[in-house]
Amino acid sequence: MAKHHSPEAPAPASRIAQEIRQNRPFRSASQEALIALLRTTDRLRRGLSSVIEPTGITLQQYNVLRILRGARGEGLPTLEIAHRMVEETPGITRLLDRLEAKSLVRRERCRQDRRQVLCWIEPSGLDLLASLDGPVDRADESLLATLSAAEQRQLILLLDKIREGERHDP
Amino acid sequence: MAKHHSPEAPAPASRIAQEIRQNRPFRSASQEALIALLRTTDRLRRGLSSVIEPTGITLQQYNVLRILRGARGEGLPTLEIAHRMVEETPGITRLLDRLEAKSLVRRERCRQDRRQVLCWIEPSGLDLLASLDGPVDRADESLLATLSAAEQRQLILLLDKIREGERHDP
DNA sequence: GGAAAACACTTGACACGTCAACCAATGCGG
DNA sequence: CCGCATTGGTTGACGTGTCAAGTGTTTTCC
Repeated sequence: MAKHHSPEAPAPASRIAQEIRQNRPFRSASQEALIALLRTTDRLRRGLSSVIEPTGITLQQYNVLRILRGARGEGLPTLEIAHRMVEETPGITRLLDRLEAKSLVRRERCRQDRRQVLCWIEPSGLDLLASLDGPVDRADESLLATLSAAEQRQLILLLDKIREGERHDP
Repeated sequence: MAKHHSPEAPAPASRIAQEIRQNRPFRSASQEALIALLRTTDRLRRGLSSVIEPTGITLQQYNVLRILRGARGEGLPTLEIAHRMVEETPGITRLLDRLEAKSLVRRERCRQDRRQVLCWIEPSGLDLLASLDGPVDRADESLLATLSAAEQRQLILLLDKIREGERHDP
């Protein structure tokens, strides 16, 4: 026996399918999960950016500053920063150029190995980060507020598992 | 009684913390989940792009073509396409410009409402999509292959729940 | 110790994203 | 039926992302 209305809609149509007004079902659960990840993360990224960018830096620049603050006064080579970025960034040099232009970061060629350029965060960079700590924490929590603590842990584990699949074949 | 080695590492340090070589623990589970989402999705996005971009279109352009194919010959107004995109795109006009320049898409001003511009996918666009269907399906599955079907469903539900939190406050 | 490979960036060219301002067509209230 | 708000889209300016090729250093291995 049929469901209540609409003889046209056999499958209940997943939430994400409705959101992007897709008439046909997904070809696979993998595809639906991938699209849900892309869409959800895009939204979250914009949510975070809307907190960070009004201060005059981008999300990526913020990430660099956080990495340098984490180094606690130790200078980090350019590519080491690139390696630690949450999102990959081939444009790391120019990202640092812009941060240096704003005097949020200082760079110096390394004496021991003159190929490397070491980077430090400047006091004004630390100030900027300090002013963002509260707002960013609040944004993090509010963006994921619909998930319980247990669900957040579950999500983290699932994501870890996805990333496990990507080593081995370069 | 202490764990096996390293008197230095009190917390086990989450997987993502190791990946970005972060010495300090995350300030909250929300933050860790958010960073895991950003990092994981960035990797998946690049994985997908590496399948699509060699054909000469970007992931966003591919998304537009998929939307137009889904319309099955019906012309869609520009902003309707923007609305259906997986990732938000203010640059929809120029995206369509580039697709039109490659003759993958055709546009025409609507007669009933001359403000609107209707878009259709061209045969060469359909061919391009057809040639990508297999590779994209395979990429989808391989990128999420480490998750079981049940885990994929679980992930989709968690992501749906996150997006639920974002209506109401425009 | 000297050529060649590996490394750590840097640069140029170009596509793309983003925001605000703009324009034209339509709808709507008086 | 006339002004004014709304809708639908376009444009300019600018920052950023991305790839490939290039530069200067260090290491490696005869």
